[in-house]
Amino acid sequence: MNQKVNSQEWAREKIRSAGLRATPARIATLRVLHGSESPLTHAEVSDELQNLEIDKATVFRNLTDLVARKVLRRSALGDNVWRFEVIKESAHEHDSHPHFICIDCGSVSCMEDVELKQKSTSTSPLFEHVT
Amino acid sequence: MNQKVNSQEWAREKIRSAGLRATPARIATLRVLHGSESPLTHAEVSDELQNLEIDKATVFRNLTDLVARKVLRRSALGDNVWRFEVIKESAHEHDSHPHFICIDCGSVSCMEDVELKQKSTSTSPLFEHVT
DNA sequence: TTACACTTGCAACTTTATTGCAAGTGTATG
DNA sequence: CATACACTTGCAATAAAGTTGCAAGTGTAA
Repeated sequence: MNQKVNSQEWAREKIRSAGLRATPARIATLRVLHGSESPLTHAEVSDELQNLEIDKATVFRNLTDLVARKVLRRSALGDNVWRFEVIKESAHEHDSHPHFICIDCGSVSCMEDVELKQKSTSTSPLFEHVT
Repeated sequence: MNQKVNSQEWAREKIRSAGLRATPARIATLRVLHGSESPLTHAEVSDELQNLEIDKATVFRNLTDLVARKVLRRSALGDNVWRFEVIKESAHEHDSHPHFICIDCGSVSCMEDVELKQKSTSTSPLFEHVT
């Protein structure tokens, strides 16, 4: 119960300090993602929220809004479905990390301790295309 | 013209040796991708083929079939649209390489000379999830 | 307590991708 | 080179992910 209140308050504060109104739909959405170990799709978030009867368009818009305000990160993991996760405000300067998705069951894992190494010495304009 | 015949024959041979029938739709599809410097979406391939009046479902199925037979590779580049490219049978053992997509214009580039370095020494089951 | 900009629910719509089925066509075989 | 038949195709319907317009509802600054 205390845990629940903390989560609720944490979410409210997070949303408000991002410059958004702390509506029940937003708080619930953020709490779901905060309680998840891995990124969730819009559909998965909606499922968790089904008992609250929040419209899918609302969930989509809130996820998008929270991404725009840097509360969430939206990732494409190779199966052409967006996944969302809370951006950690950890000691690491950049929280960005690779994700792995099981080609059998679809489960997603985060891999924090990996680096992408650039071996090429090219100065080609390709680099301007990095997202 | 000679070039055209070569491309035609190359495509036919490629398809046949993959165990598929060399139909006009497949030959045309493979030639489009063979002539492209970067991976193309299904829509882009279809556009190139519009004067041949090949149904989009046929293009989808042929792209999928050619991927299954390892003639093409299907990649997800972060904008949730599949892209297809011919798998090169080059000296490099694995032809897999990163792609960059311009967040402004959507153009895609291939970056062949890059490696993904694994820094972690973890033996966690996460590795079983690598696609 | 209130006004009003911000949110939501609903429904319609777009895009990407998939599937069933009858008609059509490569190609191995004779 | 004629033919049968499994493989392909075209068409249309369908699914899933994501977007948008608008009227009604609500959080919050004052």
